[in-house]
Amino acid sequence: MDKHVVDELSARGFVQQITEPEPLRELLGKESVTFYVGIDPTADSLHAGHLLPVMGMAIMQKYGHRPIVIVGGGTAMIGDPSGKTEMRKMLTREQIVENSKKIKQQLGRYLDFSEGKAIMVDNYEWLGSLNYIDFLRDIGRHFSVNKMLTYETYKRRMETGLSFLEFNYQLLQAYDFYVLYKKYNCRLQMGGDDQWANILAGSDLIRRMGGKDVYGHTFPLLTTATGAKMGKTEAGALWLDPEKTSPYDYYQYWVNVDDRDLVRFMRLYTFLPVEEIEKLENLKDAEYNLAKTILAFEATKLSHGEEEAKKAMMAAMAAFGSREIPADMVPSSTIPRGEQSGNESGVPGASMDDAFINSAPLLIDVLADNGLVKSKGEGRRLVQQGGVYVNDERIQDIEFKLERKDVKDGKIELRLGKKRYFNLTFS
RNA sequence: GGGGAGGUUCCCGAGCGGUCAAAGGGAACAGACUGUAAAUCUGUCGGCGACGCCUUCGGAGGUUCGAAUCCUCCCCUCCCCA
Repeated sequence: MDKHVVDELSARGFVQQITEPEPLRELLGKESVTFYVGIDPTADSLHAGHLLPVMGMAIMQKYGHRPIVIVGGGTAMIGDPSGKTEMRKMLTREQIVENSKKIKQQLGRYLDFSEGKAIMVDNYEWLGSLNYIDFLRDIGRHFSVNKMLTYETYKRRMETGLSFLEFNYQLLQAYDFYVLYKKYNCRLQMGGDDQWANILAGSDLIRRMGGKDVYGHTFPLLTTATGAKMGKTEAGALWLDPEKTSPYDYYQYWVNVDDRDLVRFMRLYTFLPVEEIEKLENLKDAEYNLAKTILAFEATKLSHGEEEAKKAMMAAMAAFGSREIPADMVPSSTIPRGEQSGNESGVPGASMDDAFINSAPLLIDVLADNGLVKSKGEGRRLVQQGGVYVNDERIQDIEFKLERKDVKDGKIELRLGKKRYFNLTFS
C-alpha cells in the first residue's frame, strides 16, 4: 500500500469531519494505530446502514491499523438520543449478548479478527460495574451541562423531551473512549457524523484526564439520491443476515440503486480501485445496468461470499436476461465475464408436492400462503391491476387456478410486478 | 403536585353523534413510459367465501336506536407553573 490511508478514505468518500487532520494524518502514516467504532447491538444482524463504518474500518485495517469494535452492551441499555426524535427502546442483557455474537460473525467477513488484528469488546465490561459516586466525581465533573445543552442533538430533543437517562449517554460514550485509551492505547474514534458531539466529548475527556493525542473522525451520513435512508427497502431494512434478507434480494437492492448513486456507492461499498471506478463517470443508458451488476456482485460477495454472489447474479440473469460484462469495465472485479447464461437456483421459491398441484389451488391463495402478498385482498387487487404473471403470462382472472399444465420443466414461475420472482418447484 | 394541549388507519394530519373503513398529503404497491434507473401520468392502498359482513380511531366501562365523535375511570405524550 503506497497510498496514505487518509487519501484512500477521502477518495472513497469516507471523510466527513476530522478533529485534527494534520496530526492525525501524520500519526496514521508512521505507525499502526488502534482505533474504535461503536456499534449498538439493537438487532441480531447488521444492516446496510452499518456498512459504511464497517467498510471504513476494513480499509483502515488493510492499511495496518487495528480496529476495536465496541458493541455497546452497556450503552445500548440506555439508548443514544443522537439523531433520534424519540427515546429508543431498551434491551435486556441477554438480547444484547445474543445479538453481539451474531454481529461479530458478520463483521468477520469484513474484518480480520485473527491474532488480535481486530478486537471486539463489550463496554458492559466496565460500564456494568460503574460506581455512581466515583463516576460523578472523576468523570462527571469534566462535563458542562451548559455546553451540552448547546449541542444540536440535545437542543432538538429539548423540544420533545429528553430523559436524564439519555442525557448521560454522551458521558458514557466518552468514558468508553477513555477506557480504551488506557487499556489498548486507542487513539482514534470513528463513527457516523451524528456521533461527532459524542466523539468530541470523548477526546476532550481524555485530554482533561491527562491523556494526549487522541482524535476523532466521522463518516458522512448517507442518503440515497431520492433522499431515503441508506438500505431501507419496502420490506424494512436491508439485512446482512441471509435469513432476514436473502442474498438474491440483497443483490437486487444494489442492482436497483439510483443511477446517481452508482459511482458513489461503488467507492464506498466495494474495495475496487478508485481509478477504475472513476472511469464509470460517463455511462449512458444500458451501460448503467452493467456497472450496477458489478456493484451488486461485489457488494453481495463481501457480505455473503463469492458463491452466493454468483448465484444471485445468475438468478437475476435468468429472470431479467443475460448480460455480458465487458472485460475493460472495472477489470479488478472478479465478476464472471463473457457470455453468462442464467441459472435460477438463487431465485426465491418454495418446493411443492403433487398433492398441491392436484388440488388446483387458487392463484390468490398461493400468493398469500407464500407471503408474497399480505392478504388475499391485496392479491386480488394485484391480479386485477395486471401485476401478477404466471410463467410470464399476465393473469387477470382472480379465480385463476394453478394446474398441472402450468408446470413447465418442473416448476411454475410466478412474478409480481416487474421484479419480484418466485418459483414453485416440483420434484 | 397544579394548570393547559393531545393520543385517529405504515407516517404526518383532518374529522367532533348518523351520509366514516374514516378528507388531504407522504410512503408503498401495480399499470403506462423506460435501462431491473429517475421523472411523469393513471390506478390501488384494514380484513374476509365482498354490491354484503367483520375488525379498527390510546385502554376499560357507560349514555344512545346509533359513538372516532358525548360521559366516567385509567394509561401515555407534550407545554407552562412548582
